[in-house]
Formats: sequence, structure tokens, C-alpha cells
Amino acid sequence: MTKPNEEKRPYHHGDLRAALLSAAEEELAEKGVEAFTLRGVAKRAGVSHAAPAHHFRNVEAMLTALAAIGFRRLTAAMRARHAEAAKTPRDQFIASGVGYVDFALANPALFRLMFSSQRPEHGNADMADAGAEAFEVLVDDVAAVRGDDPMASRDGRFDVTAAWSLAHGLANLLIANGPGFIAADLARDRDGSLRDLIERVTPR
Amino acid sequence: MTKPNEEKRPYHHGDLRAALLSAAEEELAEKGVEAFTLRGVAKRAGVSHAAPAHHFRNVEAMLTALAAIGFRRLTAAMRARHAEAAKTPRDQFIASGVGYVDFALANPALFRLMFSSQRPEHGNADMADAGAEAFEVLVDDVAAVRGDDPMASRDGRFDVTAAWSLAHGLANLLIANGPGFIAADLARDRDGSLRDLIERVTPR
DNA sequence: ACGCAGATGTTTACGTTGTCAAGATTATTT
DNA sequence: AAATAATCTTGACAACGTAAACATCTGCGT
Repeated sequence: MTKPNEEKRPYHHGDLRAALLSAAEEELAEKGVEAFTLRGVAKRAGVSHAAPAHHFRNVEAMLTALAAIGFRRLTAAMRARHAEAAKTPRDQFIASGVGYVDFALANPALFRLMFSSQRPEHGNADMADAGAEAFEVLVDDVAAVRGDDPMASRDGRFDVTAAWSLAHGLANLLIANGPGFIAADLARDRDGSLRDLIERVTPR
Repeated sequence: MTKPNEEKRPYHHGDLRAALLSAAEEELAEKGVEAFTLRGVAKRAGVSHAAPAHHFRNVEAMLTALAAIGFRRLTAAMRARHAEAAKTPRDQFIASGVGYVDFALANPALFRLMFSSQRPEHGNADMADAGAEAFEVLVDDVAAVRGDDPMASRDGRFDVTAAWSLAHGLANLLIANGPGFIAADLARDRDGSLRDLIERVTPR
């Protein structure tokens, strides 16, 4: 009586954990952080609603894993812009900022999860490591422009903070539809516009 | 059999809508946007779980009203710093930025609701007006520093965007415990530190 | 090859949440 | 004063996250 077209999945999935993470990313992108549902993820992955429990302690743990993936991808986005930019310290610095915004615009829900949500488990080691790695890219860029370790001086720390703040604020405002008035400017020349903005916080 | 200490509330509250908004703000501040509960708000206000329905179409409508209140308070925070700052255009500009961060640090959950949540109803007129009013403060400050209408030129719009982005990003990072490395600098001299950062995006 | 412990998935159940409908109580209008 | 509307309560429902009990498969030691 089993339908011929029905795929006969084996009782065990194989790598359900990875499948769940991938389904979770879909769910997140489509529904946003606030409408994200564990049962929806399970349905996407084609398993019962309780199956995820064997791979993630709870929803928060799943979201934490997702956020960690997000931080790794953020780092990759910055490095990607790095690779295709001119090799001067200033250009490399700006490229990182553009990569940061790139990532946010391409993954708005994930970006929000990473920075503006209380749901991921603050203090998770894997996620903290991934975040620290992205931060290092920024610090290294500032170091190259300044010619010293920025974290060693107040002025250097402020260079780092200003750059991060501007990129982060711009990313947040853009994905929140904040400043609609620059949409046209951005649409006309996105890279150039981002460059103009980020240049303002480039260390002297 | 009625206990003597028990306040005998009348069946009708009087101004339940206002009481609910005030309870909602408590709930928001204590539990955060993601654990915010309509039933919790009703309990705080001392009414049944279905009472709010007569004053707010649904939870989102309540959160939207809260966010609008937040934008008005944000404007007030900027104006407050304005009033006590030196009357030069640059100082006024910087004061607005400091007021912006002030508000975020004093009302982190509300700030997140306003800018980083999908739950408030995007497109609500009252909330949009309140947001536009806050935005006007910024534009006016930039106009005073520049000596022209910033919204009329690309360079002016970028001045506005850079300032807003830096303040917004800094506020977001601070309430997200992002750059712990400047916590010490900020604790030592908050106003001076904020000033140093905001100066970097002051129009020339 | 065998068997069994553990890992992985399902089913069922429970408490919580937002929303709705129906009824109770008070305000307001006619 | 009677009717109507506004306000609040109660009870119900589906969706959600989680936990317990059960089913199925994997892999390991023998």
C-alpha cells in the first residue's frame, strides 16, 4: 500500500543536525527572528517536531549555532572584499567595512540574530570565538593604517570603535529601512557610496 | 467575605489604555522584546488577559504604540542635551549624538524595539511621525553646521547618514555588550568619550 | 554472526501564549 | 427610564516549546 512516488526515507536521517541548521537558516530568512519557529524548522527538514531535541538542547541553542555560522560568514564577506581591493592599508580598511555592510544586506535576519537578539546564548564559546575572529579583521585593518597596535592606546581603541560603529550603524539602518533618503544614492553607486561613508572614520 | 485590605477596583478601570502602556513598558524593560508577553502586561495592570484587546487590536499594535512613545522620548533626550550644551553649531550637533546614546543606554529594550524589531507595525502613521521628528533634530543640527540644507545635496545627505550611523551603531554595540574594550574608557569619562567619537563624523 | 547499549526519531502529553466569542457589568445616549 | 455602546471577564482554541515514553536503527564487543 505504500505509494510508489513516496520517497522512503530511512528512519535515521544521516546528518540531521546539518539539515536542521540549513532549514533553520531558511526559516530565519523567510520569517525573521521573531517569527522563527522550531516546529517550522522540523517541518522543513521533514522530521517530527521533537526530533531537533536530540541535536539542540532547545531553540536558543539552535539559534546560537546559527549565529556562530553567521559570524564566520561575516568574516568571510570581509575577507572577500579584502581580496579584490587595492593592497594599500586604507583600501583594505575600507574593503572590510564594505564587506561588513555586504553581509548585513545579504543576510538581514541573520545579522539581526547575531547583534540585536537576546535569544542566542550570550557567552557561548563557539559563537564568541567566531565573533572575535571577525573583530580581529577590523583591528588588523586599523593597525595597518595606524602603524601600531590600536588596542594599546585610547586613541587607537577609539579608531576601532568609530569604524565599527559607523559600519554597524549603517548596516542596521539600511536593513531597518531607516534612511530611505539615501536609497537612491546607494542604488546608483553602492560601492562608491559606502566608500565615501567609511572614509570619514578612517584613522588619519 | 471580601478581605478588608483588598482594594475594590471598579469594574471599569478608568484609563486602562494608559495603564496598559505603562505596564507594557515595565514588562519590556524587565523581560526584553523577545520575552514580552501580552498576558504578563495584563497581569501587571491587574486586569484579565483579554482586557487589552479592547484597547489594542493585537500585541503588535501595543508594541507599535510603545515604540512611538520611545521615539518621542528619544527626541526629548536629544533636546535635553541640546539645552545644556554650548550654543555653537558643532557643540549642538555633538549634543544630539550624546543624547541619542543617552537614550539607548537608559532604555535598551525600548531602543531595540524601535529599531531592531519586526514586531511593531511598519508603516504606522503615529510611529512614523514620531520617528520623523527625531530625524529632524539631526538634520537641523547638520544644517546648522553646514550652513545649507543637507538633504539637498549628496554630500549633505552623506553627512547626515554618517552621523546617524555612527551614533546608531555605537548605541547598538553598547547595549549589545559588543566592544567591552571601551567600557573602561567610557566609564572614566562618558561625555568626553562620546564627544571624541562623534567629532569624527562632524561635517567640516 | 550475534546481541545489546546507545543514538536517533516518533508519538503523546502538558503548560503557556495570543486571539476570539459569549456573557457580565458599567457608561452613555436617546 | 430604556436602549445602546463601551468595557471587562470567562472560557475556549490552535500553535508553540519541552519532556517522557516508546520505536527503530547503528555500531560495537564478543
